[in-house]
Amino acid sequence: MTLILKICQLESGEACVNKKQQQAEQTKKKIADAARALFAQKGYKATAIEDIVKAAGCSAGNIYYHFKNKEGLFVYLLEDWNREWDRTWLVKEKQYLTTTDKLYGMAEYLALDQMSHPLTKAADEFFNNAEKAPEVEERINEMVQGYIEFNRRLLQQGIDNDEFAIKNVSSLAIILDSLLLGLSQHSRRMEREEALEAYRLAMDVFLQGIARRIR
Amino acid sequence: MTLILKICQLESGEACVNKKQQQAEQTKKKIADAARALFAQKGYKATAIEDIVKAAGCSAGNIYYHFKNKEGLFVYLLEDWNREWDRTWLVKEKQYLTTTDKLYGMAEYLALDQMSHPLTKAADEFFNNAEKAPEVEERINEMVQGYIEFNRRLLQQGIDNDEFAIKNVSSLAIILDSLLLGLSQHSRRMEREEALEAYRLAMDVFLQGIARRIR
DNA sequence: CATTATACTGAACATTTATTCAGTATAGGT
DNA sequence: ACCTATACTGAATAAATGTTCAGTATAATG
Repeated sequence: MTLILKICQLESGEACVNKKQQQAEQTKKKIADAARALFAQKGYKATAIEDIVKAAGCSAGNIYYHFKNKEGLFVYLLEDWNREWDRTWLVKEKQYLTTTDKLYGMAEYLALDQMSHPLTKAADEFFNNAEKAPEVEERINEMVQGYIEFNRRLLQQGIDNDEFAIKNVSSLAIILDSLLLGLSQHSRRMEREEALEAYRLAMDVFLQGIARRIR
Repeated sequence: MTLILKICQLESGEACVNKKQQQAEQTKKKIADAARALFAQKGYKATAIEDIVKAAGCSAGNIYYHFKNKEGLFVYLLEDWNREWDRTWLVKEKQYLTTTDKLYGMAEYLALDQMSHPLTKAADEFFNNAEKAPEVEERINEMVQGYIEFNRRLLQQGIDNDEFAIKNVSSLAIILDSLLLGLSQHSRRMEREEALEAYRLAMDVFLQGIARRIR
């Protein structure tokens, strides 16, 4: 119960060289990985805790030791995904000069992420499922707000750079997200190249739709 | 077992003056109405057959007499909704002269239908749910194809009228559907006026995006 | 009136599955 | 060496719920 222990607990995970905690983090990751793969393959509802137990090679109780419940486990995976996305995007963003290019880049990245990232389908299932704890509902609302805010900033950049001539940035941020959200669902019925093409074209239309007119 | 009886059975419903069949149609409708209201209120999964039984005031077995199963009941409601939409749209369409106006009209109508029509949320839940019988999956694919085909024809009209200058009509039909699909999900978090405004703006952007350029 | 097909009942069934909890093992601290 | 908190076990629980089916009522039929 020393100060050092306290600090040690505050730092999440790998920084602390404690054999027990290290092992715990590892099994938590093992559970998360197994769960992610299964949710991706079978969907949220269709994946039973029992399935995760088998795949992760641990007990059911252990899952509930590391996560509050099934919902909590899924939300953890979503947040993990968001974190990863932010991190990768922050790097990728630098290679684009104009906001227009950023948007095209985002579309391309989303198309590929959507294809490669398995959780999208389960996420849509989860988002659209009515039975959620109020706190989870709230957390999802925050996530959605986050996506829109992300778009809003990007669009505002484009306005500041005189690339777009629009007024209602907030509304357009929602429209952009709608477009991408709908596309993510349709792209599930497409091949990789087809999806990529669809995302590009969608962005063409959107950008033309908000571009500076000549007159 | 006369010819008249056979014809009578072929005509669905009210045309036939048979007390028993009439009553049967009526209870089927009562079940459908109760189910629609409950699915709308609580979602697909969260609505138990038991709930429908109570609301419709009939037995569980009766539901399975009129519908194959829970999925079948829901698909019936979806198809009913589609039929109704087509019918209403066919009338409404006539008041618009240009394809552009038709699209605005569709957006407005969709925004209001989305708001007023309760099934949308449950439909999204159902569509995104992974556990579906293969035949149901197939039926859903057909529905989606139907929506896209609807868009495709509308866009083709616009091209024929020289309102738009686009080539890849099929792809744009998907993009339009994506936009509307995503919007339907976001509009659930909006007030009526806000949703209407969003749909209008979305159509502004889309139309500007595919409009004839000056050069 | 008798027969039959249709419409309907509702209790029982079968299965699935998230969650808990009493108990065990062990690493870390003292 | 002893103690304690942490990590983990896995069988039992408990509730939900879609679906069936043997049986009943009744309108149509001949």
